[in-house]
Amino acid sequence: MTDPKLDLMIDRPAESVPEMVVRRIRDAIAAGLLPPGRQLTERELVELTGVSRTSVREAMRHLQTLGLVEPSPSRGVRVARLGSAEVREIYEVRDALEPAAAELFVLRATDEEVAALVAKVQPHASGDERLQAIYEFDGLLLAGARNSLLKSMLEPLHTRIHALRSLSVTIPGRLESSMQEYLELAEAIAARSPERASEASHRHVRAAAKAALKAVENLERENPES
Amino acid sequence: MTDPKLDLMIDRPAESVPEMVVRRIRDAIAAGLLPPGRQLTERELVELTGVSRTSVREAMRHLQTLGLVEPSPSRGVRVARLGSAEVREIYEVRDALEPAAAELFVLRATDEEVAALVAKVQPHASGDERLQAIYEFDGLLLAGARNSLLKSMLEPLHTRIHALRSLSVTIPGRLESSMQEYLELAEAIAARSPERASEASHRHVRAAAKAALKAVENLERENPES
DNA sequence: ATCTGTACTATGTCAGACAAAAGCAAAGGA
DNA sequence: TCCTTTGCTTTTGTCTGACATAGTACAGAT
Repeated sequence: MTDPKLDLMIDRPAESVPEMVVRRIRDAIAAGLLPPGRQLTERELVELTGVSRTSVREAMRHLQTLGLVEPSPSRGVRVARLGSAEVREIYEVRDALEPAAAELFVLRATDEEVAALVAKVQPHASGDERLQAIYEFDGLLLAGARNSLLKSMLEPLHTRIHALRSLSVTIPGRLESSMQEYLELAEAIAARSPERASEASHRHVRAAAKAALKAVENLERENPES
Repeated sequence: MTDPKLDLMIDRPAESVPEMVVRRIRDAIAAGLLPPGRQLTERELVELTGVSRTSVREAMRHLQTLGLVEPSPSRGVRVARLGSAEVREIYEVRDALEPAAAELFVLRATDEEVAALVAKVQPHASGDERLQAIYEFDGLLLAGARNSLLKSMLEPLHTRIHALRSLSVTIPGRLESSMQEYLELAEAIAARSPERASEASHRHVRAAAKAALKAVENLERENPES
């Protein structure tokens, strides 16, 4: 028995250096600071991050497997561009995984987790708050599904389409119907119906795919791929 | 115009050194030469492969993201053990992705690809031939689904459960029912019915999951986790 | 038999070096 | 003037060596 008042625990750096680099670059990409197509040479990254080339290279490899950067022939890597082909593939996979996650959530989440999830779809003031609530909704869903593999596959997908998500909601009426879809999903989950939850999730992803595809096609029309 | 008789093309190594290491280690694990739980120190790998520690480390990181090896605290990495929890997670994901792949195959594959797929489920002589045919079936399915992301997510899963697959078919009657399931899937695909194909694939994965889970639980009973 | 200290081993990270490949720019010829 | 060719520079891929840190194992002491 240890003294409950005694807390001498040392919190050691939970992340390795390359992991920190991955996180920082990922966030920078998500925030739009590193736009799609941006070239990243190892030299530049070493200077930007202050870590050695070894660590930079390891981080780049990881970001590559996440699909956030892509090799640029003999120019290092560049921030991945999302073309309509990639968006199609991503949404096809998401359309397979996310309904499954919703179903597993219904089967396994505690009542508290269900309540927390439902709370996220209550009406919010600003658009930013709603987007934030949606991200938290997704996080709760993935946690309650009790499948770390599923989580590790879906999260990178969400990251990749992050930019597109904020873009899709600019399509008139998309944000409203999206919130409606989330509401229906939450209702199905609250009712503890795996089938209805799966169906609702499926409908939502399909609608989101349509909006995202339209958004990216608009982008491609304005800005033909180089 | 170059002289058509003149062929001086140099076929350069298509794979980088770390990629070769990944492939070799992966195959060794799949073949059972590196059994689950086997410790792998960097030093040993450097000696076994003849490449530098840098490349070995990069390969290990990649194998880690594939789930084939897992970090072993301050002992480097070890070949991943498949516990019932991991098997459950893997099959839940597979159950989400593979029916989707079957559906996409129906929608997109050429008639030739369908014919090639159907040919794989014709009766075969030995059990080994049947297993081989099944792997080729999966490869064709993934190719015809026209989704490289889906492919890159399902293939590592197949690799991870490879050992279990060969183990599951030792369960009496499993091989026969498995072949029956593949036959039904092939029929649904030949009929170009996305729904039936998805359903058939779903049934197959569920049955395989059950068999795999039973197999791994037998293993765990005989050989309690250390 | 248990505890303690020390040496060893393994990883994480860094710095530097070199070859190979690709792009770029300048020089030279039509 | 324009095209080709040549050489330089940049960048990646890989290797080597080095050091700090952390965990392990063994031997010696109590």
